[in-house]
Amino acid sequence: MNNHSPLDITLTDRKDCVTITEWVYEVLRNAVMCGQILPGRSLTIRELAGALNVSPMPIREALKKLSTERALEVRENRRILVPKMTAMKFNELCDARIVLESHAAARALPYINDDILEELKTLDSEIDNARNMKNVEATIQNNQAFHRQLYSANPHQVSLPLIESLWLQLGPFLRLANSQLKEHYIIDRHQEALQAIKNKDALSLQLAIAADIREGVAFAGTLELLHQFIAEPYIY
Amino acid sequence: MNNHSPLDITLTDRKDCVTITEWVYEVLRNAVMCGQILPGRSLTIRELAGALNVSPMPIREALKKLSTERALEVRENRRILVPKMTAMKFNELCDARIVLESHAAARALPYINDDILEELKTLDSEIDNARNMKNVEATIQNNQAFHRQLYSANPHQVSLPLIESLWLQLGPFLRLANSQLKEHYIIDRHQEALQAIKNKDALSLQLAIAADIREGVAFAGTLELLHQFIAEPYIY
DNA sequence: TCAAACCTTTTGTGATCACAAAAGGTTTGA
DNA sequence: TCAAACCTTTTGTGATCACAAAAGGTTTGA
Repeated sequence: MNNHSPLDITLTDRKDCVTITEWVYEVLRNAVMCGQILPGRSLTIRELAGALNVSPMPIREALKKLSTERALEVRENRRILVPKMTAMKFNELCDARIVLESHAAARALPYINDDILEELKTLDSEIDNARNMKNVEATIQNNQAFHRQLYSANPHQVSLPLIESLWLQLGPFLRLANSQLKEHYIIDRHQEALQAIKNKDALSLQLAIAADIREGVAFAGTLELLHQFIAEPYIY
Repeated sequence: MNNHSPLDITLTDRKDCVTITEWVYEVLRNAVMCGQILPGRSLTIRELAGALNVSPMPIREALKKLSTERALEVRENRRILVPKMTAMKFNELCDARIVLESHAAARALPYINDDILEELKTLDSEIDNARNMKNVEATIQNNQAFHRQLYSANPHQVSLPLIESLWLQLGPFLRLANSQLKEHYIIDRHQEALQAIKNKDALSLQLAIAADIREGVAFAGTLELLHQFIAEPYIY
């Protein structure tokens, strides 16, 4: 049974400035995102408290937060688990990302100055480096940083938390699918996006971001991968 | 000082089937949405525990949930308060609503059968009734129910939680602004939306929903109201 | 008069415990 | 053999307490 497989969660070390709850949140969020907790695996407060060597209290708060952000699912009987993916839900999440993120990009455009543009270029070359080193995790992290940097140029940003929730829901599945790929052909549309920013061309920027997302998740949309990972086949 | 004004929160009675935390969440959510807690007012766990006559524990969990949903804001010093509105943020929230909700409507369209259409018509006439009775609260509630019913026709719905977060952020301000109006001229675009649904016309549906939202919040966008309620002037 | 120093009160965080309900075994009985 | 009845263990919820840090007064001293 799935639920008795041992938990293997990466523990980072906690800085004194963050509360235990915040540290637990980061650790669990990372574990979900990196597929360390398989969908369908149910999580209990006491088991996690033991695994992270903290009292049940911070675990409780972190689990509640992740549930509110839809990274975890709370069942009717109050069990908490990593939600399973379905092909239709995958589709909905990708389309919601495209709509929200291209909107957020267009809304950020008027606020992008030369400093921010430089930072975006730096992040883009770091993505290329990570990709050349075949470092999948760093590629994903830097790619998220690029998008986050772009949207948060807008000082009145309200969409980013919603976008992060979508990333959190797609994350585990994308990484599981990614880990099955022998080759990573993925190229991005960041050059087009940067050009559109230079030209202050909102429509081109939206199209570049939409294409970037669509092509970035397309690899996971192949029938074989969907069948391999979706719904039931997660059982150990 | 704002923070010493007495709390006046409507207490509903709690059904045995819901946990205390869930009840507290509903009560506080409603209080925020109805403007019973003014923006800038800071909330403490012990004060609310006293006011709702429960232990601090359920208050803590409910406050955390509302903060994660952006209904409340957590400051650097860990104080929790109802966030203040700014003209720019108001604008961003409305535009995010338009983008997300017209998308959600179009995505729900293929799943709307005759039963759901009938329910939408019923809700629309209930909105008209409430409006004729000059019952502002019932009008808002039924209007939200209409939108929620429409979007959740899609069984793979992922946008609704994001949309509800936006409602939660706009809610207090819209109601405060509404309470200042002598006359409510507001008409909605629900008839157009219903017609578009009958015709299975996704684009018309999107346009109707977009117009419905834009016109529904326009009353609050007048300069006088913005100046009256935005940023600082909430002090008692 | 007024800021610095000090002290008291209030605060959120985290630990611990009790308890009812759910989950999960085991025994029973035909 | 197998489902019903029973019992044990595990679970999330909610209450309570301790404590360090923050907030908010008050006193001091020039």
